[in-house]
Amino acid sequence: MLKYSRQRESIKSYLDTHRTHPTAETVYLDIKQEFPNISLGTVYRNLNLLAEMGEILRISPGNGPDRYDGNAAPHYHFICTRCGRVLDIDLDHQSQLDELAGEHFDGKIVSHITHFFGLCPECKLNN
Amino acid sequence: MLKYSRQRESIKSYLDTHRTHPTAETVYLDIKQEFPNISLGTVYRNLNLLAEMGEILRISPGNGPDRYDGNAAPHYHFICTRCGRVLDIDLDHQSQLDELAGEHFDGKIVSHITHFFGLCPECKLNN
DNA sequence: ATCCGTGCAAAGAATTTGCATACAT
DNA sequence: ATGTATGCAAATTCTTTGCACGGAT
Repeated sequence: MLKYSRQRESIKSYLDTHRTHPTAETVYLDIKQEFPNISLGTVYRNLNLLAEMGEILRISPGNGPDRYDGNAAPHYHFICTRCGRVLDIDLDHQSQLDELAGEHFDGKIVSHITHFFGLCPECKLNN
Repeated sequence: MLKYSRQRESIKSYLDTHRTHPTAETVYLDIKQEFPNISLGTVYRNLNLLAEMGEILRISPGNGPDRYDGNAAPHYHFICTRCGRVLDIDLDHQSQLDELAGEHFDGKIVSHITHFFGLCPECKLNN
């Protein structure tokens, strides 16, 4: 049975109010203000728990540490190839892609993720 | 200047003939038959080189080690959530998604990747 | 002759885990 | 009281890197 913990609560609430797609390390350092004794292991354990429960999203940028997103609804992300920033993309989730992909595929397709790459607004300016 | 190396040649040719999206470790172990002294570091170095040159693709499944693909043309992959297998998806690259994603985005979108998830044909049967 | 690539081993980055204790039920 | 969650540190996994030597140009 899953028991309540203030740490997990705080991590969830941190992700709900910070839509910066932080790393576990960032969550850890920021939450440390409130829980000076919290450990990085606890942060990882709870991020994993929350992701498994479907309450948050894990984003693997393919480079560097994973990012976490308090918005668990399927949506797309942009990853800046210059600064690494992760941003939400305002584009409807293309669920029809799952059917399209399944047309010539013998397995069962359940979902997909899409990462867009390029320059974030800031890096585009300072180019 | 880039110099020829038998090791790099062998790695490239391995990926061209094995469309299994192997990990660096798998490439290493298999190529060891031909080059008993090759080191894992050399395999990583050359995989990175080839990927930077655009001759191969690196696939980050988001779980476990990266996979490599001798087919460098943009295409989509399926990742089995049960066995981890990585398979090609027979679906045209949806380059229009880059424009769609860019419509409400102030940065510059250059490319995207999409990973499909679900059960591979084999795992679907042994379910 | 020059200098890039290799093998080896050690280092590094990110994440997980074992264990004793603290806390929620 | 029972058992899950935590903090801490060590361990694990994957990848990169420094260095001396070998090989390509």
